[in-house]
Amino acid sequence: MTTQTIGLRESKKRETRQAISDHATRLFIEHGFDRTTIADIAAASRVAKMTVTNYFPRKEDLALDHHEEFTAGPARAVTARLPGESALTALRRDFLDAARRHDPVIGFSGLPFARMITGSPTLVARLRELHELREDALAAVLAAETGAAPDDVIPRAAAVQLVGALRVLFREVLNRTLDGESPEEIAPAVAARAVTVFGLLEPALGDYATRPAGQR
Amino acid sequence: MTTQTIGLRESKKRETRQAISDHATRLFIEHGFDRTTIADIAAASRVAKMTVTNYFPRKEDLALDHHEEFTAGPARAVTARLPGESALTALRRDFLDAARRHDPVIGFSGLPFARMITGSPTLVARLRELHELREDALAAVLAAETGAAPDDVIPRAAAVQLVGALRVLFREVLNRTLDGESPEEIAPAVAARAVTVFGLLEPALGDYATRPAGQR
DNA sequence: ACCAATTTTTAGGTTCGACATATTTTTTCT
DNA sequence: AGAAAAAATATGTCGAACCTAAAAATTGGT
Repeated sequence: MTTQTIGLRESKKRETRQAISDHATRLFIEHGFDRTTIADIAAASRVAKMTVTNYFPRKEDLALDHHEEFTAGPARAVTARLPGESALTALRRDFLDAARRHDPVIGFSGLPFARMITGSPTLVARLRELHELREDALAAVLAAETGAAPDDVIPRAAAVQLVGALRVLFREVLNRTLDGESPEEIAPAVAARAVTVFGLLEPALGDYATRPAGQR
Repeated sequence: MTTQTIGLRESKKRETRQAISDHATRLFIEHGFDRTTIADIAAASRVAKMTVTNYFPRKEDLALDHHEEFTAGPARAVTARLPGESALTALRRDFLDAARRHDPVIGFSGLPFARMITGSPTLVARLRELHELREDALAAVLAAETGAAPDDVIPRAAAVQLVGALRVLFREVLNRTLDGESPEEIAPAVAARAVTVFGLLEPALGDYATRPAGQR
């Protein structure tokens, strides 16, 4: 059991954090993000306002938690690409897998959650920021993997295009979710679009950052 | 004289607006965006706080005014493309012209202004939003010009890639400005990068949305 | 099992942007 | 000149973000 190894304090912290996050998500979905105040969340969680703020410095963090996975995902997919596989191929494969899984990380979040996000300018802005952080992380990995010069613009341009593709597809999943489509309908449709959109980048980036066949 | 045709009321409004904007820009550059309050700006402009808010609904608008030109620029450049010219070619030409002009619209804003923007998370976020509005406008124009089906993902994907290129180049200009480079140094360097970055998109979008030679 | 040190949580307050409403001042048009 | 329209003002509310000091809980050492 993890509780034994991590200690009572740590385990209580996790419970408190989770409880706050759960109450927040419930209230956001019930009443909307902007109409729910930190004080409401604190009251529902039976803690002080400052405790909420301590765990989640910004209100947006309460709705879009687990952003590490989101922002670092594409960079990790590229780092873990197979021998002989390019960055583009790895990201496409990663995306198509996620589509099959109906993974929230590519936009499968359910209708209420999708409504909550798109209904709040604050959350839309935060989502934009997260996409940019993805770009930064991917650009850094691409620069490292290709041994690009520090002032080379190509890794950044490639990252912008690749994350751009993911962003277009994310938007597609979100819009279809808002239109009431089920994950089972959305997944194959968005997979087809992924092939189209990544196909568009193929001539430019088809063999960019390809891992040598025998490496590692 | 314009004052005669537009009337005293309109002319006073413009003066008031300009005065507020000028005081705001001065204070932002002097003390930083986040450390300057609306009350400071109102006091310096000798108007009520609400007057500032009436002219500039959000504080960011005081620093990033004239955003219409920025957001609609690429869409207009494509609409005005020459016969036989593709969207990509028109945007590249437009950018290279702007580089020669040291146009603020591609990032030439001067060191103090560049510092003001990058030093404020609020302004950086607003800039992200403006880039997205650019994308939306360009995607709409591309869809219209190519007669794409309503659910076609290509116009959006193309817009993301093209505006992505502009965004990379904007960032480049801003970073070099922050490094103390002069516009005369930056312009040729960023022009070369523009050729590189747009060249990357050439194989995919080289003839996308090309205006028929004899049209209009 | 207790004590001291550390960490978490709490209480209370301040600042500021955003927003609402009613009132006063200024401009326009007849 | 006077009525109508519009702009600017005064005032107040709300909520997020931030700060500080104090209280409560947990830890590790004895």
